[in-house]
Amino acid sequence: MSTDVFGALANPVRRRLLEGLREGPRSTGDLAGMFDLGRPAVSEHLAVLRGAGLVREEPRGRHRFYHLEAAPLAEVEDWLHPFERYWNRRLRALSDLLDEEDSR
Amino acid sequence: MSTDVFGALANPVRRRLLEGLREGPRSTGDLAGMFDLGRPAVSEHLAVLRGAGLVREEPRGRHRFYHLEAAPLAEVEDWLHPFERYWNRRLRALSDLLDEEDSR
DNA sequence: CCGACGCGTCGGGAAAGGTTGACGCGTCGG
DNA sequence: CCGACGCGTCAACCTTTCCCGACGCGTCGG
Repeated sequence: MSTDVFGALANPVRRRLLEGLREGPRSTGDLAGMFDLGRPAVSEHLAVLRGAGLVREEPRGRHRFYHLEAAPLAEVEDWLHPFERYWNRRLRALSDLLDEEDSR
Repeated sequence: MSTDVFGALANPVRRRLLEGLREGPRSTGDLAGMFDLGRPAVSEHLAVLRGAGLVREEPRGRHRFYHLEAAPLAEVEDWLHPFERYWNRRLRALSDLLDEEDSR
């Protein structure tokens, strides 16, 4: 298991897979229909997402449904947060406020 | 220019480089001192960051200073935002903070 | 019970990424 | 003017990633 969330998000196919799963659970073949990709390729991308904890699988009959598991994305959010003040004036005020809160 | 921000962030060395640049501009050799890496490796990581627009270079004498350019990180933030409602943690913290502010 | 279906996984080949040593270029100090 | 310094870049190598065809396994329908 790699648990490398940033690495999992580096691939555009995997990002689109997560976007598709936002609307609800889907089967592998259903997801594969979204791309010009073979089913094995999609299956392996899903394995990477599973390794990063971004997806949970639910076998049902001969299908296998994948569910979005967004919690690990918090790691990305946490990493991103200290940078927010450098590109968004509006968020900068909030960022400063949070700093003020933390140091109280 | 690759402009692939997600790909640029996939490497832990590049993430640490950005973290280091948050504190101010630094020279290549200075940044290389932060890692067990040769200077060429760091130089090429910086080239990737430059390709993604995450870094701006300022030649000064025989040094070359790199500045953080956080604007492209907004793309990551924008992609991440629709997922926030699925893990809620930070959203809840912000909500709590706003409530506290209102009642002051 | 048997063939079709939906899967994951494995082996291999192509492509991309990471690191290194060697080189060349501009810059500074003596 | 010359040697040392700080850089970027290149060729080469190794590793990783990405994709496919082929296979095997469990499941469903007739």
